[in-house]
Amino acid sequence: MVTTTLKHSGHEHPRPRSAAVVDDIVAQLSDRGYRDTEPRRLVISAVAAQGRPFTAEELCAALPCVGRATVYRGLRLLVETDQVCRVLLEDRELRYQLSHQGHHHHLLCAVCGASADLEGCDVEDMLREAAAAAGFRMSGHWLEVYGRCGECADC
Amino acid sequence: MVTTTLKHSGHEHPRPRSAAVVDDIVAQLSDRGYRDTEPRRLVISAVAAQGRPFTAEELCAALPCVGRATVYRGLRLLVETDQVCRVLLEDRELRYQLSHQGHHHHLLCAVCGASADLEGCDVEDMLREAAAAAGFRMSGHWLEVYGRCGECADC
DNA sequence: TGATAAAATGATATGCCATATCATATGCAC
DNA sequence: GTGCATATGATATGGCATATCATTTTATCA
Repeated sequence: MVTTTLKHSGHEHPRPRSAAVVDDIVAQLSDRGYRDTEPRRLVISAVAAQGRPFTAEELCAALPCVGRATVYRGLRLLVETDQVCRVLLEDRELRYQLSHQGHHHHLLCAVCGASADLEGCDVEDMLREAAAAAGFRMSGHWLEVYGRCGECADC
Repeated sequence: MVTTTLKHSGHEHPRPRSAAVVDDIVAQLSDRGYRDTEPRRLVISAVAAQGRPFTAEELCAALPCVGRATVYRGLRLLVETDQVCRVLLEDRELRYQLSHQGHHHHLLCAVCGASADLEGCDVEDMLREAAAAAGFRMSGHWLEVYGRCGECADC
């Protein structure tokens, strides 16, 4: 089934019950043997509070009481456990955002920085076939789509 | 028309008449007002001599007589004039290779580093539509496909 | 051909981003 | 509570790419 639901992560009011989001992520990390620590909760909480894709540096700035190394480690841990996904801007700047589960791609607004998940677009099979035609067995891919979101269409 | 021609840039014998390739690129740069200099020719020549996607550092190592800044500037100039394109590996390492004109995507072998152009695969329209469905007007995208080439299928 | 202005070069400095180091602190199982 | 593995954080390190700027080179025009 193909859904067309929009999941903007910009232009929105603060996510409700972010404390619950934090608890949920901490619980998942705990299941994997990672400890529940104060700095780590602060990192997760700050990640959940971001309205749109953010950089590691922005997160450090938002968490002056947490060491840089801890912020970077926390971010890496969240990516490795699929809680957070990485997005690449056109200038190759690396940003992060809370993941909406499963493999997907991102639509990134070049003006306001908002992102939306690209839905109803299954490039996987197409790429796999084209790769096979060239004698390759595809194992993965990286795809980012850039443009302007509805709110930035005319600015 | 969709062509299925394969353009491997790895696993091959040295490109013939590379001097002609260099002359051609120098001529194109000249048309745009860029001067014909010795260091720049050396950079172009080294680029043309690479059998597969290479890093800027590799190019610097291959050109000990050319200053690092000049190598980086030359590379940037070639990218800006579409003579060379950039490819991104899975670990985000940036590499370069001679461009085969026009917009296209790359198939990258995770084992030997060879690349092939992805042909007969038109994701453009598909992405544009999916973006429109999310209220975005697409302006560009970044796509890299990873896998194993025929020669590395069983190693 | 020779003078001239603009462009290019290259040694080096700088800056950014991310990780490595390692002594100290903390969480958690018992 | 105790002990130990994990986590933290101040700082050092390292890679990559660009900035700086005095010097050299190119291309043009007299």
